[in-house]
Amino acid sequence: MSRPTTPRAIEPRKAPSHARSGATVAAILEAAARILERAGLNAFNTNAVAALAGVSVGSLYQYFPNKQALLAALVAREAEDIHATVATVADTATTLPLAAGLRRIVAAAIARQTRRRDLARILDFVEAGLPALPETQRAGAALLGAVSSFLARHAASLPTHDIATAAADCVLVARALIDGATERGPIDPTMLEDRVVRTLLGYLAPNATRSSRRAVGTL
Amino acid sequence: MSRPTTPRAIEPRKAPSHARSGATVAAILEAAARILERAGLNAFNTNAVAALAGVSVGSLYQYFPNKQALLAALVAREAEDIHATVATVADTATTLPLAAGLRRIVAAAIARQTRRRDLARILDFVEAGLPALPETQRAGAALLGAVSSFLARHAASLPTHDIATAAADCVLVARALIDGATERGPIDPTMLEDRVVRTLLGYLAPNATRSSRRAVGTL
DNA sequence: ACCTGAACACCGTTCAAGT
DNA sequence: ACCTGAACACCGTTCAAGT
Repeated sequence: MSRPTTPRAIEPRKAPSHARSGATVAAILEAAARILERAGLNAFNTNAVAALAGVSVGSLYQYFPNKQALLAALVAREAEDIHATVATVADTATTLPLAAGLRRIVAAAIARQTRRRDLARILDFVEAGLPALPETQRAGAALLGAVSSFLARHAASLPTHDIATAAADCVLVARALIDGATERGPIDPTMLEDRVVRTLLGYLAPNATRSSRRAVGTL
Repeated sequence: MSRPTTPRAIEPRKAPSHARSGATVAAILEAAARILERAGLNAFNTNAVAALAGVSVGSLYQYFPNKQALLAALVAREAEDIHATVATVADTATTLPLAAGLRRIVAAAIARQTRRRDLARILDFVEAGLPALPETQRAGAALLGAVSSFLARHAASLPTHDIATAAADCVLVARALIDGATERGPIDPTMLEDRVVRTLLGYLAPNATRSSRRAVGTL
């Protein structure tokens, strides 16, 4: 885990073009996920991953140039999955009022984070310390896009016209609250949902008290 | 860096009781901080730290049982510093209106995070993957306490009576926004201040739109 | 083409020996 | 009491040899 100082090659070494190597890559990724959630980042080493996947280390290094690249691939898989989930829900939510739509999206995000809870948490952590793979960046941008178009639907009732910034802030804030809550142990999804939605609505609410607004403006 | 699976002794091995060993510990900690900010977590190894501190590895291990404990001690130092800063500011802010007080506190937090920017960011990251030292926990609790008492001053205009939760959420949200912003490169402190304060005020605002509230309540 | 695993290098940690 | 640094163990990564 690290903020890379010397940027390193992190791209997968090759796309698995044949069925055999495709299966190998899938086996390696799933073994990596299992070790992460079962034993944590400390016990995550390439020898253990290769052993659990039933291949040799050399074989692992044929597809992933180093340990970071393997972790990055897991992060990318997760990011794409999250994007797909949220995009679908955001799509079905466009016709709902702001609060109801937000609630659906937040619920989906919480469900996603709760499913393979330990894995999701570790991957969130890993992601923060790794240069992003193109796939991850694309999935992140697409997620922002999905949230943006949802918010754009309600632009009239929002106090800002900078939908992109609002979407980015919403995602940051929601992630912080959800990660923060799940880190403290098992959670009540509905209560967490309430808290997150309330925070986002607060952020998006057009009418903070006049005195507060004025005070902010003039400080 | 890791979420510990087998909890490890992380306490400093001994309190530096004499002037000489106190100086050694201080030298080690400062060397560790310099390596972190100059070369990142990747290049952070105990041999390099000992060399830069001008002591032998063995000497380092006399005071810190392992690498994690050394990192944890740095995190604790930072947490105590942040608490002291925020507590002081929160204290002078109690007589101000909500928005103005929040702005002062947020400004202090941003200044703190900007000072040794790389170090602060890395330590935030490290903290997320480490069991907290008692000092860190105490500093965290004290920071929450300081924010809580500030908020309590304005309890009348807040929509919740759960000040503790509100304070925790505010800290989480502020950290997420500040860290998120600083990670994207140098920032305009005033603009960031605006964004964070606006978000917190939104969260704390007593009057979200009626329709939003109702929708949330009935979903 | 893809796989194997012994070998090498690097770094965390220890411990016998020094002052 | 505190320090030293060679030595050991573990794990990331490579590469010559196999199929």
